[in-house]
Amino acid sequence: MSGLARESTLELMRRVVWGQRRIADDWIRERGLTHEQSAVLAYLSKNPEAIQRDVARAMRTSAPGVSRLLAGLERRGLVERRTQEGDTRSRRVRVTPAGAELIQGFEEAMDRVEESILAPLGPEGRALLHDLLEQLASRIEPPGSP
Amino acid sequence: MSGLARESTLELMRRVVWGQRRIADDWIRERGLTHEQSAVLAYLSKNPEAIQRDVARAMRTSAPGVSRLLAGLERRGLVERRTQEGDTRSRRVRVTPAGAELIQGFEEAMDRVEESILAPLGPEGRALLHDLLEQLASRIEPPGSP
DNA sequence: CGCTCATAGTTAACACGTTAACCATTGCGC
DNA sequence: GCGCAATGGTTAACGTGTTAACTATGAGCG
Repeated sequence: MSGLARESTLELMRRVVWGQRRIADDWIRERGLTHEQSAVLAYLSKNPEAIQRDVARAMRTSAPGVSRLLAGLERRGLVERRTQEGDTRSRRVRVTPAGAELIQGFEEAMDRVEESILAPLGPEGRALLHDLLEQLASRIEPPGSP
Repeated sequence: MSGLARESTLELMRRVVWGQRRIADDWIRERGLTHEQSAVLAYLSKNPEAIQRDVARAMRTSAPGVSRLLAGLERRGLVERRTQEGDTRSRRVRVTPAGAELIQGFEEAMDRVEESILAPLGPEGRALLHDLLEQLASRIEPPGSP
């Protein structure tokens, strides 16, 4: 049946993003993590001196979400939170060795997922797509607005 | 500061999709709905004879999610569910007049959101983007797989 | 008829996103 | 020193996504 209406550009985009999550699931679920936990763990691995506020900003999510998510990761011994000397309000978050080992290879796995998604496109198609998306994304959340 | 690493194509795509949700929020929140409720309500308006399984498939989500979501909409009097004559297992879902009135103009509002997101691109850029995305999306969830 | 499998829906458990409300600390102005 | 806004974090409430387990009905076949 060909009754499917033409999908809008953003519908297509949502489909692709959704499909990416599905594929990435394989790697993530093997480790008993969720998408968000993986992303936060990966971020913390690259930003060892982050406080929770930084995580929230980087993940474009809310402070309460980060609070709970990190509590879960701490419960499993994957991160440590310790209040800072100078400012007792903020808490520095550090990935434990167990957490670092678990998230090992995350970036590479995500690169492979991206590669598998972009597979249908040639090099010029990919460059074109990247450029077009950059034009759209630059309008979202103006880069210089903290 | 220019310390931002080049974002991957799919990161950009996630940003755009996320931005779209944020913009659409204006319209949706005014009506006390969530994104999912709006989408389901709009779908049901166009597919009056749907059963819950259809909704789950169309929304690419799970049956339990639909069950709970529709229970919420029913509690608010926006939809009605009634078991079918022939097959007592399934329940037909119908939008009530109140629901229909509430979701009135959803499609148009979403079109405006899409327009505002795609604004930076000219007609040829949009066509190009749509074509590239179609190539990617066609590989996600092969169209003919039930 | 009765066994079995497939289908439709529900509930429960867990994790997450959001907002709202709250506490503690810090820093600034007077 | 004191008041007070700003900052960092937490908890609670609601809705949603996921999987797993369960009920109930329908359909096929011996």
